[in-house]
This record gives sequence, structure tokens and C-alpha cells, in this order.
Amino acid sequence: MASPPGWRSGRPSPHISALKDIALFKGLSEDALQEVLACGQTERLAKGALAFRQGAPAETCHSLVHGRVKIAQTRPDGGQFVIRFIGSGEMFGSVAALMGQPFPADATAVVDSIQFVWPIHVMRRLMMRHPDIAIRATTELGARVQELQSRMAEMGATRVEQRIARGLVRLVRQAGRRTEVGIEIDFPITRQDLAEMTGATLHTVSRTLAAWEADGLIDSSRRRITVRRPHGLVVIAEDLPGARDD
Amino acid sequence: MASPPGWRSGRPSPHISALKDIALFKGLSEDALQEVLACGQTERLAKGALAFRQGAPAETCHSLVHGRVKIAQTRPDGGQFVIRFIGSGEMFGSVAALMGQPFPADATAVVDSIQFVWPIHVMRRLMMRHPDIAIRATTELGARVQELQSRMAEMGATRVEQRIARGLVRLVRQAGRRTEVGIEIDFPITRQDLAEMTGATLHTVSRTLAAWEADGLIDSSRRRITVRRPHGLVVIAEDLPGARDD
DNA sequence: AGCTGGATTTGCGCCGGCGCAAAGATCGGC
DNA sequence: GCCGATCTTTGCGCCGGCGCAAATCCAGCT
Repeated sequence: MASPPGWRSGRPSPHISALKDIALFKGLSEDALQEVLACGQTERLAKGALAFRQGAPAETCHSLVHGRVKIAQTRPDGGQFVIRFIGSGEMFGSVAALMGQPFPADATAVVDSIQFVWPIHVMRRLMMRHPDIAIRATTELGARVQELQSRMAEMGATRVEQRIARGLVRLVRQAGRRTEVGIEIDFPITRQDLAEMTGATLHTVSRTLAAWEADGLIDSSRRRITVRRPHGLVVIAEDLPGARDD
Repeated sequence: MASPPGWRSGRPSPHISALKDIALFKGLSEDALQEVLACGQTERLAKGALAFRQGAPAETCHSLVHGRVKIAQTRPDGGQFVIRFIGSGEMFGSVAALMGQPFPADATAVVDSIQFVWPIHVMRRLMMRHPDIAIRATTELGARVQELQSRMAEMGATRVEQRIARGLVRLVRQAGRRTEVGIEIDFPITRQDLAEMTGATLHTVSRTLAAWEADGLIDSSRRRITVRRPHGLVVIAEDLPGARDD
């Protein structure tokens, strides 16, 4: 694993370039970026550390500079539910902040990470001054809405195997890294996580993955999953007729 | 914009008040409202008529002036999925329009309705000119995201009975009308719809409602549902311990 | 290296909810 | 008032996936 610049020194080195990678700020003027930068700060998140906690007042916007963060909700019945995983350049916690509501979930670093944090009122001010940003925000949120809706529709699908396959496909798309054998999910993920993403049980996920591994569809070990034949997974996810490989 | 033909002949500036009821336009200046009004048009939607069709290019924003519209998606496997019901004053189809993507679902009037339609570029222009609108839009979308996320979390809950109860509770909140016996869903809804909202089968929904009716929890007839003891429903929805009345 | 706790696997039994099929109830139209 | 189209109810059988429990395995720590 290559260490990102400025990681070890314990010294946050805020880079405008990092901000530029955030979709929301694309095409923003230098001084506007400076404004954000000046108001916010870079923070280190050790693996397992929380960026924010479910129920806490949301007064900050977060953006991940490096690493991976899990957004997970504790339901009243005690069950956990994994909403999504955040990768580099993505923002999180912003919806709650914009809405003036408490964070709806915990944000936990699954690997050592670096986040950039700034107060919500800066974002508000920016939006007032630069309508582009607000418009870009609607686009971002629109994308979220669409993704959530498609995920909703998926949940309707009864077969658990399908749901797990789709969850895995999504992870591959978002966090896949090519290796010799296939595509690996580039951060540690437990079967429990996968279960909590798809609404299945830990047990069923374990069994299912084991079956797929026996079929040579995937490789897996503790917290690691590598997809050897992505297409085969898609066939299951989309319930295509094909019983053959590619 | 050229005057739209036909519909407006007898009506002087049809529903500027109707526009004011749309959250997105709250607090907007008179002339800005006029701009929207001039570019759009009011349309009648007979029961069963489509406001737009899944897959069609989304070049229009819609807002319901009166009636009720069902947004439902046809999945690749042929199944239908009810995304949501639209009530008076709510906007629909706007996410797709803003994102420049085809409509993701059909919009069908479930009762005789009236909608207001205007081209997306007007909305874009308005947003550029009035950041408030864009900001308000982010708020709206944020709310959608939150609602979808909570719905997602619900879907994880295994028990079908719970999911149905929650679907019903949501409908009551959104479209409940007080009557002598309880609260009635104020538009015709089939068990099929309920099934497609909650990811259950028509059959299971039917059986479940029958059981609830036997318990005096609800009244129902063809396309009509009246909740006699909302609290009892919530108890099921939230899986509270209480096995008693309210 | 040894220990400890989290992560994973696996077996077994049970039951809820779907699939299928057909009858019954209502509404709306003619 | 009759007919046809929906919408709704109900019976029966089957099976997938959960619940429970125990055994292993592995990573990180001291």
C-alpha cells in the first residue's frame, strides 16, 4: 500500500487539489476553494475511528481525502444496516448537515483514512454566492436519489442470492481493483457487512460466498473478496438466463 | 413563450396560488412565479392516464395541482415496483429532468387529476437566477434521500407483516383523512399496489389485511382502506412489545 | 510464540411466505 | 339488469433462508 503524501508526518497538508477532486467543487474558482480550505481542516481517522456518530447534531460537511468509510445505521430493533461505503473524493454527512438534522448513521473508518471537514455554514454561504454549486448539489443528490431508488427496487427481489450478488457488484464498481486473478474489493469487508447491506444473515452470506467460491466465481479470505468472473456475478445479480461462463 | 393553446381560454392566470403551494417556490417573487407560469401549462389527467412514461426523455418538470399520481417502475424481470404516490402540491419527474436522464418510471393518475407542467430549462434558468430555489431544491432532495434511506433500512426487516404495516403507516401519514371510524387512505389503492410498495405478494397482503380486519385494526373494501387503530398499526410496524390496545 | 477475540464455516430443524389455481365479490358500462 | 373486467379471497404444498449452536481459523497484541 503506498502511503499518501502527508500521511505520516501527522501534519495535515491541505491541498487544493484534494478539493478539486470533489465533484461538488468542480469548476470552482481558486479563491472560492481557498475559502473552503481556510474554514475547514484535515483530520486523520485511524481505522475503526468514527467521523461522526448517529444522532449527533450535524454541523459539518465531510469529504474523504483518502481511505474508506462505512456509513451504518443502528435500527431501533438493534440491527445494523450498512447504508454505503465512502471512497476518496466523496462527500458524506452533508445531507443531514444541509437539512439541519442529526446524523442518521455512524461513519466509521474501515481503514486508516483522512477526511476533510468544514462547517456547514460555509457550504451554505458558498451556495448563496455561487448558484453553480447549489445546482451541482442538486445533481449529486439527484444521483443519490436515483441510486437509492434502484436499490429499493432491488430489495423487492425476493431471492437473497440475487441481493448479495448485486451488493457485491456495486462494491466492485465502486471499489474494485484489478489483480492478476480478477477484481478485488480494495478494502476489508466482513460477511457481516455484506449481510447488513443486503438484508440477509451472516450465515446465508457465508454459505453463498462459499458456494460461489466452489464454483470458481470468487476468491475470498478473511475480510477480502476477489471476484474472478465478474460477468458470472452479474448473471446472478440480473437473473439472466445464461448458465454459461464468458 | 407562445400562449399554450386551448386549456386556458376561460381561466385568467390559472393557478399562481397553486404554484405558491409548491415548497420549491415558497418565498419566490411574483414575477419569478409569473415566469414559470408563462412557460408552463396546466393539464388534465383522467384517471388512468399517464403524465409520463418510463424511459421517455425527461424534458419537463411536473407538479400536481390536484388529485393523486402513482409513480411505478417496471423492473427488467417484468415485476412492477411502486416508488411513491404524489399528492397535491408535490413535484414529480423533476429529478430525472434535472439529471438529464430518461424518466425512471411511469406516472399514472389514480384518480382524475390536474398537473402543472413546465420545461426543465425554465427550472435551470430560475435556479441560476435565484440561488434560493437551488438551495431549496437541495433541501427537498435531501428529504427524499432521507426518506429513501429509512425505507431501505425498513426493507431489511425480514418480516413481511412489518413491511406492510410500515407501508400503510406511510400512506396514512401522507394521504390520511379522518372519518368517524378512523383514518381513511383518501385514494383508491389495490392490494397489488401495496404489495408492489413493500416487496410482498398480492396474496400475502390480502391475507395480512384480512387478519388485521378480523382484529378490528382496519376496515377495508375494494380499493379502500380505513385504519381504525393507527396506534395498533404502528405497534406492528415498529415491532414494539405491546400486545395491548391503545 | 502464545493468547485472545473477532470472523468464518457448517449442520440441523423449522416455518413463513411464495407459487399456483380457482372461486368469489364488486364495480362500471351498456 | 346483465356482462365483463378487475380486484380480492382462500386452500394447499413446497422450499429457501433464518435461528441456534458449536467448532475452527486467523490476525493482531503482548
